Amino acid sequence: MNTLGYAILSLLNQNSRSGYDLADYLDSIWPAKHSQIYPTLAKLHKKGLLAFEYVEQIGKPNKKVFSITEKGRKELAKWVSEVQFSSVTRDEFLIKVHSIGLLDIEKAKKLIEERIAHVEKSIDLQRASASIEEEDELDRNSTGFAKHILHERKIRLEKEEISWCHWVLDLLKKSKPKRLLMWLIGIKQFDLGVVERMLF
Amino acid sequence: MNTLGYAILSLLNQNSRSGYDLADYLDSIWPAKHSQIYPTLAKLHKKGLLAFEYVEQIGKPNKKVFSITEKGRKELAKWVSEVQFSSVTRDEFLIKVHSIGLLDIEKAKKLIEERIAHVEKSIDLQRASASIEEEDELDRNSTGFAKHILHERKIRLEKEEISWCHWVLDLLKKSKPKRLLMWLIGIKQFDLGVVERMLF
DNA sequence: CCGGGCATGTAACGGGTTACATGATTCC
DNA sequence: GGAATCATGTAACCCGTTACATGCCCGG
Repeated sequence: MNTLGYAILSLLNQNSRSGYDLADYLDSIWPAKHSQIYPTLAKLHKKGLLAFEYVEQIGKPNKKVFSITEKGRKELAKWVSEVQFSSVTRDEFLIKVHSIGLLDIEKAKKLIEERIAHVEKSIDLQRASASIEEEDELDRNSTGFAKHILHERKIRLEKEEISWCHWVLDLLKKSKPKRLLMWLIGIKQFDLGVVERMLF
Repeated sequence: MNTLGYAILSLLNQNSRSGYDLADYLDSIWPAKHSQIYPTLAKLHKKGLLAFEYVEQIGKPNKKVFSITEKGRKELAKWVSEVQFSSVTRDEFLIKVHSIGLLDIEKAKKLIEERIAHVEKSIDLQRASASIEEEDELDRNSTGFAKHILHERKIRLEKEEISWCHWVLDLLKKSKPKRLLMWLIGIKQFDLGVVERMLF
């Protein structure tokens, strides 16, 4: 069984859902597209780990709503209690930061500033979906608990990333006067206009 | 050109290295195995983005040391200044946290504590490799600058993750007395030994 | 009337992992 | 003597993305 299978079981353990719905919820724990979700659901169903029923809708296409079976819950519980977890992050931004020296200061700043905008957008999106959950009312076994702590994790990491971005922007600003100094030493005679442009 | 190609160019832009060495350095920006690195190097070489020379070693197998070409540097610079970056994280831990309700308190704690151990190990490993880099001496264009800020980013995020883990452990401890209370209400008569075990 | 959302799927392709192959040296 | 590190590569396979296919409803 592959990891996506467990991610799906994990979501269906909280709530019965259609394959179409799963895609949205999966984003927070194990992103996947429909084209991967549907075949995986079929495979899990064949193994008896989940059941489904057709639900008719008005004004919308009918859907197949999947629920986890007792067998599925056991399989999931077994996997969750196993130790060990693999984790991979692949972020093009890191490569660009690694080569930030190739950019002039304006472009370097832009790179970081766009990252800030990007992460802030993600925080806003999450706030919208998280809504009202009352934190201290949540028991560990309630369905809301896990969502709540995962949400908190994401927000914390994203805020830390933003704070790091500002730290980098500060370093970039500091490096400016230093360059100016080097340049002054090099030429000895200078033009005030050029100096101003390098400082601001 | 795929992203791994740019990651490799980015590393070779700082330092000429063999394919074998690249694997270690790639981990921090775009993890890849040898089996993927060697064919990619060949492809980049065919495009004229990098050159190589054979270096004989004593007591070790000979190696092919790759360096970036002027064409490669231009190609990389172009890509780095393009906006937009895709980023994916797939972490089995998140799925397990999502299903934390299936675990009893001991196992739930163990899950989080093992995460702490895992992240702390990673921090230690990094400290070892980062060594002495004097932070305020680094100019933006120096090769050390990018490494330095990427290192700082990783450390910050990992520390934040650990602090989140402790926050979760606290919540788990708090939820214990609540469960005890529910249980007491349920049975009305109780055994002090059981109460103690649930509290500590 | 056309684009987007809802809904379910299949097919082709590319990226990434695991396994295989080889071979020298060093350390336990 | 066997495992671990250095070193380069190929082949098979699995996972994930993009594109294709279909169809109905709704809002601009």
